Amino acid sequence: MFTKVLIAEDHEMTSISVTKTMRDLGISETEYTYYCDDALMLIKKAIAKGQPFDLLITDLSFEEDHRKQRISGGTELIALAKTLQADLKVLVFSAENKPALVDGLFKDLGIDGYVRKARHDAKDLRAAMETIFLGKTYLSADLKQSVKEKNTFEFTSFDITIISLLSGGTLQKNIPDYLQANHIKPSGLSSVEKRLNVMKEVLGFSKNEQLVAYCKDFGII
Amino acid sequence: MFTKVLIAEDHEMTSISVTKTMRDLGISETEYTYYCDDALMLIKKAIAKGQPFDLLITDLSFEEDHRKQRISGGTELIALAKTLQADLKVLVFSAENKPALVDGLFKDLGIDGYVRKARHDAKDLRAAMETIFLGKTYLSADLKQSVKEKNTFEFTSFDITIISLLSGGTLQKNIPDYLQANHIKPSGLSSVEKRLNVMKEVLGFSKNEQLVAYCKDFGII
DNA sequence: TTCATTCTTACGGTTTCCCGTAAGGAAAGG
DNA sequence: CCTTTCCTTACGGGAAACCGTAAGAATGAA
Repeated sequence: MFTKVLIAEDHEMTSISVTKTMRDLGISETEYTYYCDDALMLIKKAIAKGQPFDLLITDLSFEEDHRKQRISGGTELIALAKTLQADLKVLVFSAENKPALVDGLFKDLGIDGYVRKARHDAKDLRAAMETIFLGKTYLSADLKQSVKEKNTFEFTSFDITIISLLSGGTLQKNIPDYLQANHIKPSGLSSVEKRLNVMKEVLGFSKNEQLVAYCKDFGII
Repeated sequence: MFTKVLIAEDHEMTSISVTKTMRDLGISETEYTYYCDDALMLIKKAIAKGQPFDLLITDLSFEEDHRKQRISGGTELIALAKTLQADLKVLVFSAENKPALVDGLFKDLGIDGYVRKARHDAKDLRAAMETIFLGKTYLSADLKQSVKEKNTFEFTSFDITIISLLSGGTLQKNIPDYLQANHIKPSGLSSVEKRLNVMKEVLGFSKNEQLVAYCKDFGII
């Protein structure tokens, strides 16, 4: 099993339980922190001492408080940690239930496991630790389902830009201005309209409001 | 301190920590359950045995799984529990961060405390237990703030109906048909338009897409 | 009852959105 | 070099949404 684990989790309650789980698994060196900035610092120090962490367990969303943080959340923390220590195993422990988001974590950040805070999360966490230790990746059972049955449609960054602008209040007819200002091509109004039509047709929608609701539900925007 | 406490919480991890907190507080008789139906049954049994619970600590949202439940969530559980045992103290322990909702719990259900799952929730929970035991009510510090600084618009059920229809793909001009069919008044198109305008103005929005995104973000729809 | 206030609805003009068609442009292949 | 194809863009008619106005209905008070 892993010997040196770092836990980044802002909820005191959750942190207590995770720590207990580590103890149950016989992991002696467990450090934990409530802030992303501290987590990165601990990773740095551990590397400097020649005793890097084997595993990082982190939440995704960290709440703001009086202590101003440079790192905004788990996603950014993982990216930065990987630049310092490419072989660091990462296990995300979060309540997020958005397949698209979790997919992105595996694909873009190369995380090793995702356990959702849910009914059987303690068992899940233990199983994840064991699976990851064997060099495999782990995904909570409940999330596997939804990833499988997820929609085939792939949103391009262009799509996401359009929908973000709409949900931000930009008039459809003004979107070309924004696209040109940011050197995004294509930038014609017809191209925007066409892309919106494609998305709506694939997903069986008729209105932009539906698209926005859908993207919010699946964490696309 | 309380002697007999019931915990209703579906997340294994959280349940572990809450149980530990109870032990730290020296509460010997702690029962816990993962389902609302079970919780109500335990309350019933305890009353029947002449040894009712002093305190119920419950989450609000319980996830569905293979076990079908009659009681849908914490709110309903509390209401039913109070009919069985009016003097039962209730402490809600949830991640919900909506002042309006929490307000309603205190006012309509007469709960005694609300602790939000957040950074210092373990400390909060302990403080809440002590405060409630003294016969006072408890509200997490962080929520007190947001209650004060709340600029949250109060969505009526009419508002929510409209936005739900829009995000479901209904054409704005067809909404009156739905309203009439369901005997919702007012039902005129102008009333729908007016209401949408009010919402958008209050929140500083200009487009329906923004409203949908906002309502999704805050769990209103 | 009568009057006043408020809420609801109906109507028209303007803007935006929707959708089909066709023209312009770039890349690939012959 | 030209042609084909695909992508992008421009344009225009019609539908929907937006917005102000005014008429009509409901509520409450004198």
